[in-house]
Amino acid sequence: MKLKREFYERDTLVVARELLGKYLVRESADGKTIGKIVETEAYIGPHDAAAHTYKGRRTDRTEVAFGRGGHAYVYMIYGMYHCFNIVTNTAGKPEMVLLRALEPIEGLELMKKRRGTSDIRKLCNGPGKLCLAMDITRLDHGTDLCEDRLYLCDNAPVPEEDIVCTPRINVDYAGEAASYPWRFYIRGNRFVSRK
DNA sequence: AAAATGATCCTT
DNA sequence: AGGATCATTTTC
Repeated sequence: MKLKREFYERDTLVVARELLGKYLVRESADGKTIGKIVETEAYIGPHDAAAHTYKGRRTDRTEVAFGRGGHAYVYMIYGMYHCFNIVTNTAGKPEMVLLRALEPIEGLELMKKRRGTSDIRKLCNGPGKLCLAMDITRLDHGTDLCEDRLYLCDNAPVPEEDIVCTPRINVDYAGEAASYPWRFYIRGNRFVSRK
């Protein structure tokens, strides 16, 4: 069952937790790939020094974050990789959730081909890696996840006691915000990017 | 096991 | 100018 707009247009920390265990589905010309979300990070708008939209900064890039929830926010990092975020909360609240790792579920051969490795653990255990495996590029920036090429499917919620909560990765530049416990992952899952 | 390095280009 | 990364190589 495809997740609808109402799922995304809620409190970002709630969405970041509930995204764990859900399926990310990619339909592309060369085939279908599916991954289960096992690691997320919340980036919460104007008051989060780690967020692109800190202090409400509006540029061509951040504009989609100010729109309605349920859209893709994709940007390039270090000239070579992409990071995939899901815009959350309602229009005017520039908040999002970064997907950091997936557990490969379907289309493994296609993922291996795109990634150039056959080590299943390493296919999607990092934000840049999962974008390569799922063929997510900046062309997907702004895509509505309520449509058919890139979307999420419901799945049983992960029990509260199986959700681990830590500070976010690589945001040491963000001062006090660097210690906010806004990273979530599934306890014991083998596909999490790092413990 | 951890740390250093280089690839490489969009955004400001 | 510099960065929400990755793979490979180098060092303890």
